[in-house]
Amino acid sequence: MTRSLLAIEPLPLLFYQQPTLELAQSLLGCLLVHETAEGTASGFIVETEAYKGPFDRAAHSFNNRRTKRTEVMFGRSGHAYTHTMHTHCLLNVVSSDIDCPEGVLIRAIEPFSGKNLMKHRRRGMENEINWTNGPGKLTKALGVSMDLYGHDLTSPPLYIARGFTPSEISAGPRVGIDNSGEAKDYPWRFWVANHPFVSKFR
DNA sequence: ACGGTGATAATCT
DNA sequence: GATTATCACCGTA
Repeated sequence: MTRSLLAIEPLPLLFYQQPTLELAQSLLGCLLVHETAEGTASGFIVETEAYKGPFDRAAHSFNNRRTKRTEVMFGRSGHAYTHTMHTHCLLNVVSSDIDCPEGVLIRAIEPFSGKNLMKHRRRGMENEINWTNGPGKLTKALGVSMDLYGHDLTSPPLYIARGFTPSEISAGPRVGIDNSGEAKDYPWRFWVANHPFVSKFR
């Protein structure tokens, strides 16, 4: 068998135990993998957004609002926080310490393996670009849904593995939050510079 | 650029 | 039970 260069295995818990803003950048280039009965699909993370609950008006967990939905963000880092928005499901990685509700939203990935499966799940979309260049799109392409709420990302069927190292990382204001307050201007959106699969600006 | 779509859960009354 | 809030997508202009 070929050796570790091609080995795809979950990153350890240690990886998730870094400050949210750093984790958001560390996730860029990593491989997001989902194994299902239909097959395995994966893609490189190319765009993320950090959400720092207690201080971040844009976050669901702002001011430590603790509910059934945000509960998982108060737990250990490295778990999945899935959230339904209209007909779409969004995927976040829980970060920071217990009782500190912070997370990183996965906004876009570049398809890597299981492309036929993704194409099938995204049937109707001709352009490969449109399979995964948005937070609700990539979850559909990977088959991620609410039943993964609270899943431990260091183990299958959903996990994050080492990928490539981005040559350059860009940062800027986040998207889709018209909340008042200064939070909307924080440059907490990160993406791989000049990458075609990054979701569009508005 | 614009509008229709529509799932879940918190917070009223 | 009704209202409100939420980290979008997609087809049609």
